[in-house]
Amino acid sequence: MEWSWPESVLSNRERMVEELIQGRELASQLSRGFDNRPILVNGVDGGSDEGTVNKILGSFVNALLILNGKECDQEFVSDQIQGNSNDVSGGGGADSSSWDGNHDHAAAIKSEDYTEEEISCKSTSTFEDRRGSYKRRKTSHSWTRDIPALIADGHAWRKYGQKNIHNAKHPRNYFRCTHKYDQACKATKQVQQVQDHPPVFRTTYYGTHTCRDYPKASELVLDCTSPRDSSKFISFDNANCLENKQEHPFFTSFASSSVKEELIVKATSDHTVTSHNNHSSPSDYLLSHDDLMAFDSFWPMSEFSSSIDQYDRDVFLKMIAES
DNA sequence: TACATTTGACCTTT
DNA sequence: AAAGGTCAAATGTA
Repeated sequence: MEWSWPESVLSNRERMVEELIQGRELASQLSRGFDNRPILVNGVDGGSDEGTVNKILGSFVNALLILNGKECDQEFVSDQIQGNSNDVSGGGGADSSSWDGNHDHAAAIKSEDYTEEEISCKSTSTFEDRRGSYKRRKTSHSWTRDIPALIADGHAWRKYGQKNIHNAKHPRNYFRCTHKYDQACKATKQVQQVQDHPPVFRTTYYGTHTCRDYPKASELVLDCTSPRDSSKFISFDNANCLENKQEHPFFTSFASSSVKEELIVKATSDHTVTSHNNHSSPSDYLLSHDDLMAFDSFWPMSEFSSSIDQYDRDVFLKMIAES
């Protein structure tokens, strides 16, 4: 893949390099033997190895954010939310739409938009069986991603249905937020394999997450000293991942058709988080799927995401150190 | 035992 | 009527 450096990227290149250097330094410290020496992040004890891994990843991903210029480009996210994700710009082949060979699907996606109030109108006040009562999606936001493997978005999803779709080779899987009832979160998504070789999975998100993951010790808030960085949070909540039977954001393996084995990466599929920085909390994060794709492209290893199941944490760390 | 998944039925939209 | 989206009982899993 060829790299070009847009002007906006060049202006941030120095900061990006700093992030990369920090990540590399952390990796080097880890690779020197996990010898119980305190690992320092910006002069502060980095904590556990696991936490350090998160910080390393955070550094690299933060560099990617700078590379993509996301931190000052809210419209970038909005465009994706509007269903225009096939025209993602921003740096260095981070565009997941390169896998999208079905242009006619874009129109279909737009027609599936809906308002949150419309998503379900199941009656709770009548004993009449209202199963399946709902309003089909018509307006509002959806966001589609085509990815070569199942990359999770950091949210806990629960499968509630599967349908064979007309003229589709693979069934469509329906997911709702696990916190639909306890936190009234209305986010849903659909996942469907749209290509076999190589496998491409199309994930369409509907609605926004109103649920909250509670802060975990491993969360990372990067040291952002400049004012423009003040709103940037990245966290890799592996505690939450464990809670979902997954081990680590960047290291978890997954099977091609099993959602419970999705690679969990604490990233935004939720445009309310990325678009509105005024509600900052430790669980906030500003990493989109494009960033993950960018990470995939950036990482000096081909087909990182599609072959990540081969790499456990140690291997990954070793690669960081060697790089 | 609690939670997640499967799957056929039910319902709405087109 | 066909297709797609959701529900919920049955089943599986840890």
